[in-house]
Amino acid sequence: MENNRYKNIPHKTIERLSQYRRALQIAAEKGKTNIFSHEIAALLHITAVQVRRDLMLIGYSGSLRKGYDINDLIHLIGELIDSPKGQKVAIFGMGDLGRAIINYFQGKREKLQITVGFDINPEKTNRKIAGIPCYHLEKITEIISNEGIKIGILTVPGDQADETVRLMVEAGIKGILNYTPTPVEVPDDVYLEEYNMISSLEKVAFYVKEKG
Amino acid sequence: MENNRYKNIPHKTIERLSQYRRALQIAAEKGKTNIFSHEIAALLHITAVQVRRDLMLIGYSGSLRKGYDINDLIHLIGELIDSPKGQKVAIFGMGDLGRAIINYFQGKREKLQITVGFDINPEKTNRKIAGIPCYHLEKITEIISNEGIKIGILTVPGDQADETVRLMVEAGIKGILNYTPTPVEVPDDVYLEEYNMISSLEKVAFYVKEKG
DNA sequence: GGGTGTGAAGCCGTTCACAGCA
DNA sequence: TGCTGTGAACGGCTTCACACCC
Repeated sequence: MENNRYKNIPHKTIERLSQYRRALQIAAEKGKTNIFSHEIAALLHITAVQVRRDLMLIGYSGSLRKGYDINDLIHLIGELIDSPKGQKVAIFGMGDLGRAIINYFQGKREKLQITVGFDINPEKTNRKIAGIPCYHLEKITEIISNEGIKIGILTVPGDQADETVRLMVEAGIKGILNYTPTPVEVPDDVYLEEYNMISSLEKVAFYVKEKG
Repeated sequence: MENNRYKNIPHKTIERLSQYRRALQIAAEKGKTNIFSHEIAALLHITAVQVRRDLMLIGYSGSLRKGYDINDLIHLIGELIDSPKGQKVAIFGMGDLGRAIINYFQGKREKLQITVGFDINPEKTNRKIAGIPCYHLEKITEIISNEGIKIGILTVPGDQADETVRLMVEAGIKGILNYTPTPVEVPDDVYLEEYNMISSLEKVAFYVKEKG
């Protein structure tokens, strides 16, 4: 359990590393092989020092003096963030948002794959939607444990959030990303991340208003 | 311009205030009229002191000693966050994600309304989608300025993000919420908020992995 | 006793400033 | 010269600790 040399990396750095990787992949697709801290920084609207700090924390040094090696860095971040064997993800609620997320993800991450969906609408169950098999929520325990799924994305309507989360936790889900407008409750051993689109939009609206 | 008594409220507090309001509305719907700081805190998974601090910053005092008056507080937050005349929002890209956001928002906020959508697919233009009129992107300048829209949500495919943002800025959009996987660039006078679903999911996956 | 309001302290992430290197 | 790596300073948000009040 203690082979983990990266134990004390701040949450925010983890988040940024994931974003660095994405930016690096975009750069790599454009044919770049090396990149400067200030280039990464510009892409993410942060400072170059910030980037260097983060890379320092994961122990990466710009190999030659033409910046960082993009492929090396993508690999190193992968080693830190990804689970070596890969992780499966289930999505709960196959509405517009659920489908949007599945499409969004399609083939983006080898080590993190959305493999099943759940819904309670019979028209959406026992078939494939957006390329992944979709089951009725009552099969949750069976499928989640058979597939060894530990991560769930919650995209059901707000009024079903609590109940669905209860079932997810019961079935053994250990990490939940809640896109529902409803705040939910989970036991201590379940990692919960909530994201609310309304708050994000309100924040944008607020700052637009402030500028006159 | 300087009637703004709340000028120096931290970004994070703004974000939380928006979330408080949502939580308060949920509580109000359940028939509650008063609420304690620790109750709000529990809903958002933060501390009670944090809540009291934030409310202190906006100058609200728990009226009687049975906590805060929910309606008063909802109103006060609204006064701070909302624009008095209301703000219109346009959505760019009417795919699954675009539609999901529109539905999500339906009737949630009186002062913040998604009023038009844009797309480049002829099958999606010149008709209503999810209840709002949808136009071809080439009409952007005309419609954005006629309607006085300053806020845009970006939900186009990643490879169209840059170009769409360019058009948005040109048309006079001053705040952008980018749901695209592509980081974009805007002038200084445009407020940009980027959200990446992949990073969020990777973060959840990381902490699930860490717990073993 | 169980809540609120708040000065003061603490902490954590960011930024400064600069040494070192090609 | 222009970049990286990093100790030290800084600043802002969060938490502590406690006075006050019903």
